Amino acid sequence: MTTLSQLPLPPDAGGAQALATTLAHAILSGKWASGETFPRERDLCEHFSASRNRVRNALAELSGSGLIDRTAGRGTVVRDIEDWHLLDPQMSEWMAGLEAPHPQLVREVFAFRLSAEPFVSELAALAATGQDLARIESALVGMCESAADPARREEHAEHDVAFHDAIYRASHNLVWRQMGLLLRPSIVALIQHSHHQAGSLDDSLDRHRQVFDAIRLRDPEAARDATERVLARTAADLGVENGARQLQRPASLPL
Amino acid sequence: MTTLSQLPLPPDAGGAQALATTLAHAILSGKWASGETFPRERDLCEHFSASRNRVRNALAELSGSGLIDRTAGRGTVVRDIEDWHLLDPQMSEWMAGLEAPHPQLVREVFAFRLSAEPFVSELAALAATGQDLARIESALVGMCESAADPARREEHAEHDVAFHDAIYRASHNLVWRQMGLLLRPSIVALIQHSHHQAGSLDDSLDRHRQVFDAIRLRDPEAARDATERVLARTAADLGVENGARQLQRPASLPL
DNA sequence: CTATACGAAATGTCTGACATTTACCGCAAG
DNA sequence: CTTGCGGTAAATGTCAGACATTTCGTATAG
Repeated sequence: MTTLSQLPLPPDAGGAQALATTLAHAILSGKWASGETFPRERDLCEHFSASRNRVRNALAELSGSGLIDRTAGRGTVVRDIEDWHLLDPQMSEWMAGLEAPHPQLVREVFAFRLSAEPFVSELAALAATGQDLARIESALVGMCESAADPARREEHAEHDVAFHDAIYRASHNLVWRQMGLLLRPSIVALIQHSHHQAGSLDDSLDRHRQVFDAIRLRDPEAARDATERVLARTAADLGVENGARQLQRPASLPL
Repeated sequence: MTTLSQLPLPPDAGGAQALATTLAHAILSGKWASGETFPRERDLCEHFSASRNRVRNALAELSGSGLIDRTAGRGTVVRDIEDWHLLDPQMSEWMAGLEAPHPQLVREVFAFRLSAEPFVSELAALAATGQDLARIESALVGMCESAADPARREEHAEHDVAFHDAIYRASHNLVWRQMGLLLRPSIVALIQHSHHQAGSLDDSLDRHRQVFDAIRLRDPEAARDATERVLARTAADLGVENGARQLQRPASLPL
């Protein structure tokens, strides 16, 4: 699979970050297998008609996200997917911008959400402030308003992301909060792949509202159950295997 | 708190990465408040007698981890702790290398472990392979062997990290697996701050062994309970407020 | 008092050269 | 035939200087 530098993508006019995005998308699309040697700086410079500086800065970003490993003398090799820094916000951005989402990554991220998000909702129900509730409600309203019009799917997706992210924020823990950034690629993939029949959408909105109500009423168990139902609906829309096994037993109350 | 460039740290002889570490430690130590302007490239070059290239590469790393925000014309400003990329492996490394751990971060990371790790153990009990079990057991043996000698505290800490990391890996989910990297700073802080009386250590080892046994026997509930007991012990050694309280009110900021 | 234009200051980019590390190949001794 | 040594090529890392671009403050004309 030694894809040559000609195949990947035509040149790019933006700054170093744009170049990094182009290269990252190529790697995430699986154009190079793990362990394979990446093109040399010189070739990249020529192919993209960019200065070595821009190329090096772009490669430094990829290296920082664990996509590649560079060592003087040996060259640049693509790292295994297990070494990628999935939690790097930059990575989430790249994944969300991908038109054909990486199937394994979507599965892994969704499996994570399936196991963790009900618990995050529990935390949110315990710790949410008035501001948090306002943020969640605002996102919910946005989802409802943009639900009817099929032309506003992207806007709907943004509100969907905002809804779940607001719940992560409401946990009032910096680590959980950071993880809210994982949502975007997962939800974007959902929007692009599901046909969102009207009935399914109404059902989804109703389940989201139940999550909000449970958090507002400070009922952790109800929040957990409602979140499980939202994710079950999402799993169905995504066509993912039913996560019943994973949903079966999230840790409920502390000792 | 506009700490001048002279105060922070004496020069550094290593590569760009070493310089980044020095600067990151300075920021993590709170030498600059959030929103404050960071020294200019020129000054850093002079102070560390480094080329602008090295300084720029180092600053690029800090920027990639969300510690600083650079914009042409305005300069470099330190970002708020809420914007730091806590899940970036680089960040964990920097935190672990800090001699005086950031108190809030230690609290937040531990609060996260307290809420998430019992659940991870459940997943591990369901998904662990023979290789996973071997890894966990190997770490456990290492902990026991290095427990007696107080001179091998660092080695003991490494085995401790390996033990918990192996459990995250055994969940067989890439996202959870990445999060195992958060353990190192937390455990290093534990080793440095607790006096580890002999009785406490024996108790800790026993609790770790119970976690291993539960996972080996594929008993999720037992694994969860045992992990909660390990973390309760850790909380006691760390001097953190009783874990139950944290589970109900994860972090700071009441309304 | 407002709006525009200029200029200082900071980061971003380009170019060319040199340093350092690594892998590969040939060669000679055992 | 194998082993050990050295040399060369290739790739990344670093340095140095100049220029481009963005931003903000300030002075000035209206």
